[in-house]
Amino acid sequence: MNEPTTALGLEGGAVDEFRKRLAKLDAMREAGVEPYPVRFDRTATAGELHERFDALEPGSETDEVVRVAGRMLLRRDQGKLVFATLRDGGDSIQLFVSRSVVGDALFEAFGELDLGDWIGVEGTVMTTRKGELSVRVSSFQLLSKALRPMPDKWHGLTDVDVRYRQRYVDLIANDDARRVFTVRFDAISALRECLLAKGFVEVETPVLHAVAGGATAKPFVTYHHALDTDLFLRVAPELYLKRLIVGGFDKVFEIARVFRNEGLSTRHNPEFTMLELYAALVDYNDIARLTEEMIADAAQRSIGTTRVEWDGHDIDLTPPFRRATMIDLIREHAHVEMHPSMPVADARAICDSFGVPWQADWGSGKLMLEVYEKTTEHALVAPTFVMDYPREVSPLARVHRDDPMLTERFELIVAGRELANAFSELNDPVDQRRRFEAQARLKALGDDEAQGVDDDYLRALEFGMPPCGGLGIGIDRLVMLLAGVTSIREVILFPHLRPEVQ
RNA sequence: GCGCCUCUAGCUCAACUGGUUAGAGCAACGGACUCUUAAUCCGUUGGUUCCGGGUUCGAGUCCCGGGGGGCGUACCA
Repeated sequence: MNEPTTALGLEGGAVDEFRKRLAKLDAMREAGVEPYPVRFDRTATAGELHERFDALEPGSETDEVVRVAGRMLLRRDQGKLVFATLRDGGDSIQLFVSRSVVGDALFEAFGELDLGDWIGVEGTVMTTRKGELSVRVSSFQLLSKALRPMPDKWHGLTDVDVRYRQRYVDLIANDDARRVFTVRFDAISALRECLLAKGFVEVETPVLHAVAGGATAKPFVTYHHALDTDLFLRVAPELYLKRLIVGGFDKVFEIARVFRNEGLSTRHNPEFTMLELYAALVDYNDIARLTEEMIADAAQRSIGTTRVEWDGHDIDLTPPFRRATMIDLIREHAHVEMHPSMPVADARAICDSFGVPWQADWGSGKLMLEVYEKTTEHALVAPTFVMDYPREVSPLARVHRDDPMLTERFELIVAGRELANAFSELNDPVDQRRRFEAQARLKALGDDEAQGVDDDYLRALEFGMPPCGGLGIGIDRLVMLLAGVTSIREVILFPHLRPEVQ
């Protein structure tokens, strides 16, 4: 008998089970049957059969010959009759296997199958006396042998460590895991199609950056041997996308995996997905309208409604969302008047009164943001566009047309969490250079999240970038909201975990 | 990073204040059964109690160290 060569993580009884199943493989091959055949002609999926035949009366027989394939997850043995549940995609179909129909040899072979095996069957469509749609099997073949036992057929797999590390098993055992990812895929498709329909083009920009810019975040560093230089994994695609606006693509977007070398939590994974888009000739008010339309559309097309319940809150994603300035919202929730132009001493006093720690080099704009985050952001449950951020904390946003201390920037807050960030883009290369240099000074003072000066980006702006609105949406957080889950690991197929130890 | 919690059979869970040989359901194996739905019924196998030390006559249980995971918190999206 072959020894298991890949018995990773198997112990005790599981090794015996593994060996038993390997022995079945050997026996099949000796009998001239290939346990991993190369293909199977399927004529129907379980879902299609339900669509076509769910109206059949109990006890019906048809002449409809079908070939279905899937993973056998349950078996109910009645002696000379066996019922089995075949799982195919997200659907199931029952198999009706009668000794008198398939003959003794095939019937015995069916008994040799293990739960978890992939099989292909041919048979006719029928319903049982109790009305369960089934395939009356006339023949079957093994399509792939499962060497490892499936999780508990009733309780499934609940150990979150195993669920995340072995997502394939999670997807087999837990319907809800499949549901959550279906929401994710549908939402992303909806966002993409919505943008394509509006004339946006989907682009791909570099993941390896010489200068990590476009967001204040700590990057991952890697090393290019041939070039003998450090490179950074991108923290945002922003600066490349705006180069494309300079180049004359009027409307671009990218669904971008970005990487930030920061802590892990139920809201943070080291790599996550952002949708960023830029459109020439529009401002942040246009972008706000686009944002609420896109999010409502994604909700409608992924979960069929714009009303969601999340973490105990009822949230209505039906546009239009509330729009309010940060200054007004601070007044509303903290009952204080703040403005980036106020004396720093006054702003510090307000921070002190709310127990917000501050640093000596922060101006009133940064202090105002801190007060907002402490007192207001978490209270914004219904979707809210928080408008007009201080210039001091917005190095890439255009100065507000009516107030030189503010920028034309909004964040969309839902359930107290940031879902999107957008602004009328800064396209004045002289101003942009000054703001980069301010960031570079912070970096030199030890702020490892500050951005460096990106000279090539400045050069691009010097060729002239048209007026432009830009948006970033945190896809993982949007999906959490839509799927009703509170951990980001539930919406990332393979979330980052420490390496598995043996 | 820090704090709290957690880890028992392949899976889901038991095991009073430390006390015989660590149990049950599912899965697996053997048997019965031609309309089941987590099929049922009878029987059997399966354990490095995460790892390493320690205390004790005796440790799954208590202590120390290490590892994995969860939650909270900090940084952040």
